[in-house]
Amino acid sequence: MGQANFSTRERILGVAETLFARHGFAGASLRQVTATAKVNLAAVNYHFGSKDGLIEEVFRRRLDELNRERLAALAAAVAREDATLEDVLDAFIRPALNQSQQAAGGGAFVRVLARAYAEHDERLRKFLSENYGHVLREFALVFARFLPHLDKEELYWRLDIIAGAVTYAMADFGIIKRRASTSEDAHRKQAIGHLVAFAAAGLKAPGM
Amino acid sequence: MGQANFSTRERILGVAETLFARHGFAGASLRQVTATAKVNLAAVNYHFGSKDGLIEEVFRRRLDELNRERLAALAAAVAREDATLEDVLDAFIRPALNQSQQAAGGGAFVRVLARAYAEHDERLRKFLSENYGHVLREFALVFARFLPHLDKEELYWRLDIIAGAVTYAMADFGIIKRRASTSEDAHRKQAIGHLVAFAAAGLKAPGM
DNA sequence: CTACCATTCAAACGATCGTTTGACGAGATT
DNA sequence: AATCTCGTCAAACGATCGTTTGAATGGTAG
Repeated sequence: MGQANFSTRERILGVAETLFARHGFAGASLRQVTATAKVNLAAVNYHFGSKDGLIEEVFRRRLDELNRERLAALAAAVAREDATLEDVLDAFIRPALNQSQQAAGGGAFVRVLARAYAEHDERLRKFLSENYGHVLREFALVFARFLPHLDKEELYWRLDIIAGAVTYAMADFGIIKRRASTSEDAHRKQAIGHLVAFAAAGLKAPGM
Repeated sequence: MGQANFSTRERILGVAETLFARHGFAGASLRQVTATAKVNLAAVNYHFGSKDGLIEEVFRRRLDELNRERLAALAAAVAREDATLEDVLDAFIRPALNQSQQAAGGGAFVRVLARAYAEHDERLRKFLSENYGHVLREFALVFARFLPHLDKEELYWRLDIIAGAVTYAMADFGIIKRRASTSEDAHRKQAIGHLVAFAAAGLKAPGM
């Protein structure tokens, strides 16, 4: 997995992210993780206390990064006086899809995220809502300015729909397969474009 | 889990669906399943051959049902001469959300579905595309009649986005929590309405 | 040089995993 | 009545799990 030059701690985190995504939290054993990372088995408990501690750290690292990028992109969009609804949507969508395809982590985290949702583990769910809710709320405030025809409830419904579509796209669940003639980068940009256009049309629809 | 009157086989399937959804395929042990179902541990291997056999059967049962309901609703919509785009979307979305909240299974299957996606297990993925792809293709044919302004690729991108939002909604991942004053039934109908309206607006948007 | 601290290591712990086995009994078949 | 089949059962199998232990290692400070 090509992490030979990093510290023990970082090698474990990188490999764990990949293997948790591929086999699940319960399905990926610490022996698999440590063997792949070429570190001693006991290193996980030494550096992270327990397997749960490792899971939480894998998680926090990527989510914090995504939150930072989204909020920065939002701030940049708002700062421009001619910002459009599409620009704000782009600030929400682009960092997510970028992170899902970047080399380090290789889209593993988003599958870990999807799995964490699926696990329905209350601890992880609470962690997510605490560390992600405020981002969604900031975006909602900005969206509300562009969409005065929607009341708060209607707006949140629609943002929820968008978050669903983006999460799904991040995890690469979709049926649309990239053609050999299209680079990963071009494919991602296509996905971003379609998502932004689709979401903008959905948001602009009249209230019910 | 109140399955006392069913056969051993059915009790195992019902309990397994719930526990797989709650703890994952690897996280839920056969000992948990058989103890909850009040059957002998060896019954799983007797009736399903292996744990993988049980997983596949849990899966096939619900997916077949969903496919049947969606295609029936599509046929009913197409049969009516005044059918709208929204009617077709409804045929795609309503069966999914209905199944996700019905008493038997209790929405467990959709989390099992989400997990199967996340597992990224090639066997399960192939199974899914083989047993679900034709449904999506049939819907695409009908959508294409309503949306002559979209070429095939653009249409599939948008259907993929819709499928993502619906899957997300099925799994009840969303941030929107049902209010105590709203019944589950009313909440589901609201979700269907919002999804249909949002998706219709997204589909009707001009091509890129 | 000595003492110290952080880190890594091989080895083992008990617990739990999926699966297999062979016995047992109730009904159906000959 | 004797035989066979199907489903269930308690018990055990070897494998693998997360975690713990105590010794070895190597760089740093006194």
